[in-house]
Amino acid sequence: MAGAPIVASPWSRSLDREQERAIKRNAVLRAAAQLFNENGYHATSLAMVAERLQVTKPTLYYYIQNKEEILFECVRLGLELLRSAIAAAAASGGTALDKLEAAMHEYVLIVTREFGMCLIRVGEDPLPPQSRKKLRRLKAELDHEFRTLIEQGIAEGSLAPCDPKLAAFTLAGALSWIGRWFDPHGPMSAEDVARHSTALLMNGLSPRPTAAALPRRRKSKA
Amino acid sequence: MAGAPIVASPWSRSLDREQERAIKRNAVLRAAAQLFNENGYHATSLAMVAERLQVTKPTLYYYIQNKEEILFECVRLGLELLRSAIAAAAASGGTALDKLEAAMHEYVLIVTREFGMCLIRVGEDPLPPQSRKKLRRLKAELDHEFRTLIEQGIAEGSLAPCDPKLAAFTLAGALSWIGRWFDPHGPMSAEDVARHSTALLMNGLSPRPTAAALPRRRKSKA
DNA sequence: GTGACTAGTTACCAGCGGGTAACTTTGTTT
DNA sequence: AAACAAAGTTACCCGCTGGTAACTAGTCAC
Repeated sequence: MAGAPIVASPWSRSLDREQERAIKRNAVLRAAAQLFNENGYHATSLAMVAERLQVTKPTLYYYIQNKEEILFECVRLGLELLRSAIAAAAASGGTALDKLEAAMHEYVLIVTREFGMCLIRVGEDPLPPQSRKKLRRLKAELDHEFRTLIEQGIAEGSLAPCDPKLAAFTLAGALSWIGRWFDPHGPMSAEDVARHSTALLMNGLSPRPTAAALPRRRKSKA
Repeated sequence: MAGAPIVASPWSRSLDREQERAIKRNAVLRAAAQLFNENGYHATSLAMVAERLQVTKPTLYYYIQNKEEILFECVRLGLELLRSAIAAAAASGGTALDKLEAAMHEYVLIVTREFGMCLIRVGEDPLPPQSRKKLRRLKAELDHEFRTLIEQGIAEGSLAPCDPKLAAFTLAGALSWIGRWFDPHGPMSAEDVARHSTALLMNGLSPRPTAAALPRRRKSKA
């Protein structure tokens, strides 16, 4: 919460102390996220989280305020990961189509990891309205970046014209759903899934008449 | 549970009695599904379900065994609706692509209604392993029908070649996710969403070089 | 060493939600 | 009208879980 102390205060806490505390707090969040993903939010008790960390329940309260804060942080982290990944993709080179493809790829990698998965599988639903609002704001930002990318692509001609809003929803939906069934211990790697899914969404189901023959990535306008 | 009585037994119950009972039971399931969709399974108490129906909690137990049975039935009904819709689409005429498009359209209409939505938003996760197994079987059947449709399309040439398994997952995922954000009271109708989404998934994001000029639905092989 | 703070423990409480027992009311059949 | 079953109600119990109070062992600065 409080920023780094500007002057050495008489209560200056050693840096590694705070660091270690942050690490442990993160471990609490990760363990909780995993259990939420396995059992759902309400079916996961704090005792279970504590057990997985080999500590007792009240210990958790040393690092977090209450159960809701845990979920809030997990979802927030998931959203933050997605947002920065998309922003990074948007800042990279190439056509909007290339950027979008990169963003989608990263999207899959994130929703197959604990925090991203928690965002997908649990979401902000169990939280009180106030917290939900904050998270919805983040979601809206994310959606906006995604949509902007699509709009650019259409304007640029590297993407087929479509309703950007619905396209963003559908696309994000297809990728998000992966977080529902993906099993890290399963046969397919997240990379594999990412490659196949993005390719399918890019090309669609119906066959492309001359897809193999045409050179891709040629700007038709611009 | 017991089938209709074959001969009139001394305890023969009037037909409309049983019918009315079935209707009320269904009302319980519908009300519960709606609340599950709004609040989640664990956050929904049976008292809330009872309140929405203007009865008291123990009354519910007259129609159902326990809370788990409610969810089980909701999910089962959702799956059943999907399965029959896909089967119907598969039995209709046209190319496999046409059938698939019809199936996808119906899919959206179902996951935007209460039981389908419950299947998507809640799922079988909160249920005990035994119940989950039964539902997973249903899910597997559904996936199989979907996948078969895709395989046929590829063989037929009306669909672009791709990994049928992953394609079925990605496709179903994109459509399922609609059930997560769709609001029946929102601006878009389920029909609208269905049309746009299926179109996008069919055609993909990247522009089709001569999409407008080429006649669609021409078998390239077969 | 000694005081002060950190990190963690044991023991406990309160409220809620699923589920049940036993009673009352409604309505149908003979 | 009598008898009986169906449909629903009130009142209750119990286990679980989030959360807290109060205590203890380690650790750091001086």
